[in-house]
Order: sequence, then structure tokens, then C-alpha cells
Amino acid sequence: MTTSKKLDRSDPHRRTRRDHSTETAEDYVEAMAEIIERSGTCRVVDLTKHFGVSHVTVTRIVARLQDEGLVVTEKYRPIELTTQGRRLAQRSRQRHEIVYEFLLALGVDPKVAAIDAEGIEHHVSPQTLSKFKAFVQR
Amino acid sequence: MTTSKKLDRSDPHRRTRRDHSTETAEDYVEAMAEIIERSGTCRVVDLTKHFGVSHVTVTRIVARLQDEGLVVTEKYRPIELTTQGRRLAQRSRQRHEIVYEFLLALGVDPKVAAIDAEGIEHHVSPQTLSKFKAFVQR
DNA sequence: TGAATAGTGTAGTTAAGGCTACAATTTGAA
DNA sequence: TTCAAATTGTAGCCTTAACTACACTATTCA
Ligand SMILES: [Mn+2]
Ligand SMILES: [Mn+2]
Ligand SMILES: [Mn+2]
Ligand SMILES: [Mn+2]
Repeated sequence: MTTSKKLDRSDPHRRTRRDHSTETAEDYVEAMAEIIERSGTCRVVDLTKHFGVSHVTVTRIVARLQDEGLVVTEKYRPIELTTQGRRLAQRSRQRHEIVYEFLLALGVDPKVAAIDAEGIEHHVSPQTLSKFKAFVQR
Repeated sequence: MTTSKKLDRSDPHRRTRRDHSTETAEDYVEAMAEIIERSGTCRVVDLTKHFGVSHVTVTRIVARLQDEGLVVTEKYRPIELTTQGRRLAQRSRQRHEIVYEFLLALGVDPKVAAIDAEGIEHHVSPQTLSKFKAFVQR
């Protein structure tokens, strides 16, 4: 039983707003995990390049991620992921990858797929994700 | 020629941020067009119910849409769409419909598809949209 | 070893989009 | 017709996420 109830017409928008409120955290820990894997450590400047925003924006967001227990920082030091941060990074990365591969399987060009996947990933429910996965594996 | 250049790793995020900056306008004019079609006029209170936000939030967003030339309002009167607003509504509605039908065609439950489509629609490029359309028509 | 440069921190501003509380207007029913 | 309810407006607050400008720390290399 998937607890259905009735669908209020405002429910989809409530959900979209909730997706957006977790989007930044997902993208940041995902980027940090990748950067650490690639280069050993992740610094503020790496994230400014990754996201194309100023270092001030990165610093503020990272501070909030620390409050949320996803990262640990120390002044002028590289940023580290907590266990919780690594878990979220892994889940986000898997979902991102599935969405990207799904778009490729549909015939979308790699560059376009990379762009679309970055926004779409946060709005894909578990059920839709599993349909994507099934499609990729034909 | 689709002017390729090379893909900076910050491009997808720039694009996602741009999508989010136009999302509200798209959803609002789309909702207004539907409400007007269904009931003749669209009032602030209709939009508060549609989106599940306070009437203050609706009022402020509608004021901005007026600055942008998408709607016309007069104190205590129903909100009207401009020609430009109707054009955007139509485009948004078509794209939304295609995304929704695509998810259904993939086998996603209607309620889940309605929720996911509401967020996904804004991140679907023309190319991806045409792949979605082709898939729906098998 | 010092400077220059790179990286980071901090202060202050802006805009969008959420809210509550209260004031004003419109409308519908008695 | 009048007045109570519904609707809309306005004032003021919050959070997120963007920015510039300037200060401070760390690193590199001449
Ligand atoms: Mn991502
Ligand atoms: Mn993303
Ligand atoms: Mn989004
Ligand atoms: Mn939407």
C-alpha cells in the first residue's frame, strides 16, 4: 500500500519547492566527493570553479552545510566531508548518473544531457528513477 | 551548426540557475491560463490554492509578472494575461503536457508523474523535449 | 628571505520567495 | 440595505543565494 489519499493540486508545487531546498546540499557534497577523488582535497576555490559562482557564495553555503552536519571545515584548510556528507554524496551521484545515462539512452547529445541532467536529477522520484534505470538496461 | 565550443563544468549549473529564475513566471502564467479557461477569471485566491502559498506571496509575484509585461492587474480585480503572457502560458503548457505524458508512457503512476513533471519540465531542453515527444508516439 | 600572488574571510547590498499580522475593499445574505 | 465574510492590500520579518569591495593568511619563487 502506497498511502495514496487524494492529490491536492498544490501538492506538486509543494514537492518542487522541497526539492529545491535540498538541491544545493546535494550538488555541493556531490561535487566535493568528485573533487576529492580526483585531486585529494577540496578547497573553496575548487567549488567556485565548479559552480561558476564567487568564493563568498561558496563559503556561505559551506558554512550552512557544516551546520547541517554534512562537512567539516577549519579556517584556510580544505573542506572535508562527514560520513553523513559522504552518504548523501554517494546517493546523489548515483541518481545523477542514472539520469544522465537515461538521457543518453534516449538519444540526447552528451553535452545537452549533461546540462539537462543537472537540473532534472533533483526532481526525479524513486519510482521514476527506477523506470529510468530499467530503460537504460533496455 | 549547433555552436558547440567546449563545455565548462560550471555551464550545467549556470543553466540550472537560469531555469530556476524563469520557473515561477512559467508556472504562474500556465496556472492562470488554466484557471481562466476553467472558470472565466483568475483571482489571487485561486493562485494561493493552486500553489499552496499565502496570498501575500502570490500578490508580490504577480506584481513582478506585471513589471515583466506578462499580466495586467487592477486593485481588487481579477488578473489578466497579456498577449505575451498567453504566449508563454501556451508554450509552458505544451512542454508540461509532453513531460507528463512521457512519464506516463514510461510506466510512472499518474500521481507520481504529476509531481515529478512539475519540477522536471523547467529543465528540459528543446532537444530532450523532442526525444520525449518521439517516445510518447512510440 | 621577502614580496607578490593565490586563497580565504568578512562586511554589506540586492533580489526572490516564503511567512504573520493587520488594514482596506468587495460581495453576498439576511 | 446593511453588515459579515471573503478577498485583497500593505508593513515588516526571515532565509537563500547571488554580488562587490576590502582585509587577512598562506604559498611560492626570485
Ligand atoms: Mn548533480
Ligand atoms: Mn544538480
Ligand atoms: Mn529545479
Ligand atoms: Mn512547474
